[in-house]
Amino acid sequence: MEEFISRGFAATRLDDIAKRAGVAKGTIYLHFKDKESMFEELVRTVIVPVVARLNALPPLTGSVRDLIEAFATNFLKEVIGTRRGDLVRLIVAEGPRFPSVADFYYREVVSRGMAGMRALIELGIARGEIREKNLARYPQILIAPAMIAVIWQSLFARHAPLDAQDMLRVHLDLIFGERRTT
Amino acid sequence: MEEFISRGFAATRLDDIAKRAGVAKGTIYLHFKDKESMFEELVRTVIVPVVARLNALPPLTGSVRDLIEAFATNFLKEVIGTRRGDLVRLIVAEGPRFPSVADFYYREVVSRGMAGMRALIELGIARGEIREKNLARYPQILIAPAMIAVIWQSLFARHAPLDAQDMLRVHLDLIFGERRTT
Amino acid sequence: MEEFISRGFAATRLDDIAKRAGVAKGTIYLHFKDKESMFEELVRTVIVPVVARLNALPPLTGSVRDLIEAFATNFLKEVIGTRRGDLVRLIVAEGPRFPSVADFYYREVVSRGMAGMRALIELGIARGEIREKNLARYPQILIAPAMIAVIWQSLFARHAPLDAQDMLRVHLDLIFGERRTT
Amino acid sequence: MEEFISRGFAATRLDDIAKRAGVAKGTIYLHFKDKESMFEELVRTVIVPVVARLNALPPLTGSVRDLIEAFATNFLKEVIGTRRGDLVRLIVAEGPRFPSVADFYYREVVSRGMAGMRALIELGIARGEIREKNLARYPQILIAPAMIAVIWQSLFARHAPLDAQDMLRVHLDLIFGERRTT
DNA sequence: CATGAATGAGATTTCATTCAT
DNA sequence: TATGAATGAAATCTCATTCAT
Repeated sequence: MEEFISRGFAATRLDDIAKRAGVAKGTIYLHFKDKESMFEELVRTVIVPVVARLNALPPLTGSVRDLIEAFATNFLKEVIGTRRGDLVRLIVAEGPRFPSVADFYYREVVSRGMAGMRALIELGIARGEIREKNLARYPQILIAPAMIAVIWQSLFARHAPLDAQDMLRVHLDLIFGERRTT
Repeated sequence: MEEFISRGFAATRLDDIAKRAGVAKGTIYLHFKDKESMFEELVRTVIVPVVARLNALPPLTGSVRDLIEAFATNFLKEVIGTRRGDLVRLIVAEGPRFPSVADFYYREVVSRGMAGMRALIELGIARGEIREKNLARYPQILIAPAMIAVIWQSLFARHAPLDAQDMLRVHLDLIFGERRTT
Repeated sequence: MEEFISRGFAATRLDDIAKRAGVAKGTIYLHFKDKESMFEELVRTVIVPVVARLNALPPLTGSVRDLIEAFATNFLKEVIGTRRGDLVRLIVAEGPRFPSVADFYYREVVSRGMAGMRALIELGIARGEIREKNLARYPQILIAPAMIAVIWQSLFARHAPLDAQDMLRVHLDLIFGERRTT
Repeated sequence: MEEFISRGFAATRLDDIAKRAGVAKGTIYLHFKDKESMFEELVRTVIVPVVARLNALPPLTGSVRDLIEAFATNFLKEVIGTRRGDLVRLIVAEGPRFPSVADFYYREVVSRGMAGMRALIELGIARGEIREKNLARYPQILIAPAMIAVIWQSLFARHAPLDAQDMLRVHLDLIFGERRTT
């Protein structure tokens, strides 16, 4: 997976994969039909724990903002600027040529994540924490800056470092209204 | 460029490029040193008019919101779901392996676009149209949903079509406050 | 090697080498980095047994002239007009473009051969067989006609056949003085 | 010609020839049928003045040894270690693949040079300067060290510089007997 | 006569895939 | 199950040659 992430599908050589896996090239074909299905299966395998993580949502205690902030903090630590973040970029890059990968990712991660976010947003609206009622129709708006942060880190970090944590906080201020304390 | 956009750098064959360009394979090498520099130069060439467009900003008449809305409408028509949108995805995909492309894109498009957005945001804050003062520090937040829309269209549109126009309007409502009339 | 010898480095095609070796073109690259290093390694490989032969010098019995004559006879049979002779021509031809090949040939064959010849010449001088004392400084003079014979055979033999054996005998007469019997 | 000399026939590009000649590539084809005949004609052109030089022999005054020594001195200055020397190497290198070149060189230079040398040797024998009567049968022996010097300079000079002048003097001593005064 | 853009055959090299061991 | 040598199709790139201007 590391190889696919850092080179993309087409530029990755089975030679390198085999070397890194510590097996002979021929051995790969005992486990995978060909390069394409290896790629698809690997992406799936890597995505599964992400899904598991999403399902193990923390209990709804405290304000919606606190919940989302906790989520963002976790995202910052575990995704942005990490291998996992590059996986997102990989899917963006190869998606159009591997529809089954994009489909899988949509079904398992995107749609679930969006449903969860929508539920949170609706709760926030119901509790009066969020004023903009239409937001529930577009959870993408809530997630967008986080995704941009992921992409930014791998493309532009060298030229213009981005304080993702601060940016996400401002974004939440925009949605929930500015905090008194902090 | 069409070939690179639809297949990515590594999977694009010079054969196909030559065929589509209506020249012989050897002819390519009269214009470009090799495949890599052809890719870099092509991306540059395609980006230049975008830059020109950014520089030809419309005059500042009317409210900031109107201006940004006009901008968004234009973006919707000319980028999202078009070849130009796929170019963005191409840069996201190949950027890490072509730092010079990412650099160029950052320098010519991203940094300028961000500077322009920042100026607009500051104007909006000064005029009292925008309440969240910290937004000026992160113009990315303003742009993020538009970028997400671009990516969404090429990856998930089939499964979950996205009304990008409506989403951007909600996003602006979030920033500027909801409009009385719409 | 046959291919390189008969066509020279640049004009030799890997296709032909593969065909003659009875392997596929790709197989070559399992053994050699590229065409250049294949050439260099092959030349080296072919030269090694020559070196071995030089090291296995016959014992010093009889006159120095007899020794050198035996050597010349062997050279006539095994080098002049044979593939081995063409190897010498190949090195002359490609040497300037493959310094490592010329270096190797100098180190392994030329310098050793010269040292051996010098020792023989000094012995000949000490024993009074050779009158020209300065010859020990230039063993090249002793070897020159043999080299010329090698080159002559591959360039001019068709137009003017050369009795190399007779020529070498005359050359030795020049150095050792004419023989009574013959 | 410079290009052919320094790279050999196959490795020389018409691009480079055109550039050095200060003309466009296409122009070459107004003067030569193709690369092969250009090579052949060029070699011929370069050889012609050499032939002219050989024909303009100096008058036979003084001893044969003096004559040959004068010739050797000239050869040292004008051939060994110069572009002209590399031409010899070029012919050695490409001769087998360009029989017409080898033929021409044999007919115009080698056979004439040999005839001239033979005449000199016979004169030397007649005058009692040269003892070895059979030498007249093999003028190659007289020339061999000079040719070796040419080849040596381009292949091994870096590792083992050769005092060609001194070597040729020793060679003449061998043939004419050592000189009283030097 | 000269140009130089264009050609396309052919060269080297890579690499996913196979298969005897 | 694992190997790794071998394959050969295909990719990139070169360069002698042509031809409209």
